[in-house]
Amino acid sequence: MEDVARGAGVSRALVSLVFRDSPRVSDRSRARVLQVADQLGYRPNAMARGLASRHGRTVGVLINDLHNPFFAEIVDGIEALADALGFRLLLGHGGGSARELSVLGTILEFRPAGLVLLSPDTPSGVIAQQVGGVPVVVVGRPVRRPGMDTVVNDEAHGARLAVEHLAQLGHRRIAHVSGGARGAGAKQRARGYGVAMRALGLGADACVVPGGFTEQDGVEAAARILADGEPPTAIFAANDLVAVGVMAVLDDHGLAVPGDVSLVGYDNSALARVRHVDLTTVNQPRHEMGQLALACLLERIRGERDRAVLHRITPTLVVRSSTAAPRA
Amino acid sequence: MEDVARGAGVSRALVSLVFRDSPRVSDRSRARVLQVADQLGYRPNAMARGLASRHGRTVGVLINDLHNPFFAEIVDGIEALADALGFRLLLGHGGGSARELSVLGTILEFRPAGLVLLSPDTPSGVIAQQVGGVPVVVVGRPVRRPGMDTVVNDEAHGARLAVEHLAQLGHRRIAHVSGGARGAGAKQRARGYGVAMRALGLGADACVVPGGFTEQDGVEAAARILADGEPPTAIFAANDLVAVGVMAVLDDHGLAVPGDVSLVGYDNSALARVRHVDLTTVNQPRHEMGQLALACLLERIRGERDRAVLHRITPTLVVRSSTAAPRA
DNA sequence: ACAGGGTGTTAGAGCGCTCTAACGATCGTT
DNA sequence: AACGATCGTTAGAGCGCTCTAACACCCTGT
Repeated sequence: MEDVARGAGVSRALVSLVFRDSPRVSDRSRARVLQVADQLGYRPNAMARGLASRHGRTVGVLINDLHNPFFAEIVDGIEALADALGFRLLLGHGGGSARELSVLGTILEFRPAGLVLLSPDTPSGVIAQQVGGVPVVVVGRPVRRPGMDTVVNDEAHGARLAVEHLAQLGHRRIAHVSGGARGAGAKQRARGYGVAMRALGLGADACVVPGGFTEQDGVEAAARILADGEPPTAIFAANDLVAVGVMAVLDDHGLAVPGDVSLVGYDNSALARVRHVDLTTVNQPRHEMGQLALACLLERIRGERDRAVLHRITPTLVVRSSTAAPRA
Repeated sequence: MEDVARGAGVSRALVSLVFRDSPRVSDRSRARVLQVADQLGYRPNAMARGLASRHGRTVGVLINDLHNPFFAEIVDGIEALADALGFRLLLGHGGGSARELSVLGTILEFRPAGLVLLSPDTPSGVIAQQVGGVPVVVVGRPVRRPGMDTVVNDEAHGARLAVEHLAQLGHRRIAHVSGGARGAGAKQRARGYGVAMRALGLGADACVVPGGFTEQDGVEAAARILADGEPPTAIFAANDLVAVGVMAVLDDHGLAVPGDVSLVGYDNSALARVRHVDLTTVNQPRHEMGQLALACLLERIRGERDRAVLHRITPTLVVRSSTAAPRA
């Protein structure tokens, strides 16, 4: 920095002002400083900058599982807004709750202005204790805790979209393969399914098969459904992977999708878009979720808001070729 | 830190030594310092630490595409080694070459000790200029440049494995849907296919259909293959996604896999493992690639090596149910 | 010609840590 | 008992930046 200042014939402080985009610098000085900096290959040191400045322009993002492209799209949304606002992101990868906590610690050592946690495994109490006073937004898991905001998908609404779509096609016996007891949003989806079925007067036909979030869970659930006598005409699966598992078993039993059984997934993952699968599914606007999460975090960082908020994003239904009217 | 020192009745410098895991601290002092630190919720400031110390223990990782789970597994490998060696990772997400360069800049502002670039889009010349003297390892793209090491998959070997497997089953007319002209490794795979076919005396039967790396590319290539009269008895696709596209078209034409046509993919992606797909495919040991990349970077950081190296990882074949002997 | 309000620039004191060099204490050795 | 060697500890000078407060400078209006 000293060198740049000398090269441009100005003081160190002015160089600093230029790199902070201060409006109080004349165009001529700015241009000269930038030119000399470029020529000398000078690049500000984020460490020193972070140390000296009180307001960090860095936000930490903890991704639960890098393997799940679901999170990638949320990160896209966060990035889009961060880029626009001049914030830098520090990405961390959890993967197992023990590691998650240590990665959280690492991010915190960089003193971020705030934290976005994508579906964290760690209990919110532990997180709250770790982060101290740093603002936190949790995405994908409802957390009721002062000082933590939340962005979640309206799972019940998503389930209702699926059920109503199937009912509209004429299905009455619609089964649900649930995401199990622990999966994020699984319970809410199952509950939403139940509510929607009753609201349509199909409460008597409702049937929840316990499952999980893996393909194998779908396979096992489907096997159980087919073993139980007359199969339903439609199945709403807890997510796309489960739906694919169900689809495989139906195929093995000579049941066509959607000819014999209609199938709806959840997540609108890349898998659902595969030509061979082409699954009707509930789409969560992930990009929007990411943007909202960061926007929400910034409100708190700027001290514009103090009470915790819970944003519930409304999902949409993507109709593909795995659903049709039931066989007459 | 001052407070911790006071609380433990020692000097600031000793607290620093404790947090740097120095062996020159008595167990008694260490225990007391750690206890007081924990009690006060003290956490070292990575900024200040990075500023003051010359040898950063931070490594930057630039991920080309967060949506591609392929990279996630490489990151897993990097993380495993980094954790073991006490290095922290700074993850960045490219996504489009313009953004990639700016993200690279952001990471560099944190003055990492080294950089791992996963399949960067940016030309190596530009990268070299940006990073200055920071050691770099490029994964997934062969780069010949002093100061940059490379970890790549042995694409030619992978292609040979696929072809030999099919030939061993009795196939002779084996077509290849290539990954196009621009895709990473596409040309090497196509060349490897050609070499393997000739080596097996099947040079006359070799047939490369131009494609790409998307499902749609597979669909189009398959359509072209089927339009050209007698179809081959086996198809080796540039990657799994392409294979799935091919599979869909074969299915549409009433051709069974592997009954009528055997199919081999490349990457051993999650898609290949889907029950319904169950694709024979070439597996790149991604975890190992990540570990090797970091190990290689550390050699250079430590100054143990100066000349550039190129590590070529040997892939393996994962046989599933998309390949079988041709119909007699 | 001079006050008054910008505008553009600067000196200098930290930010929280690491690291060098040096120190006092304890030990085994002669 | 005196000696150097080793161990545990400490003071104090930076690391490269930001930021406050003050300062020079150039207008404009009277």
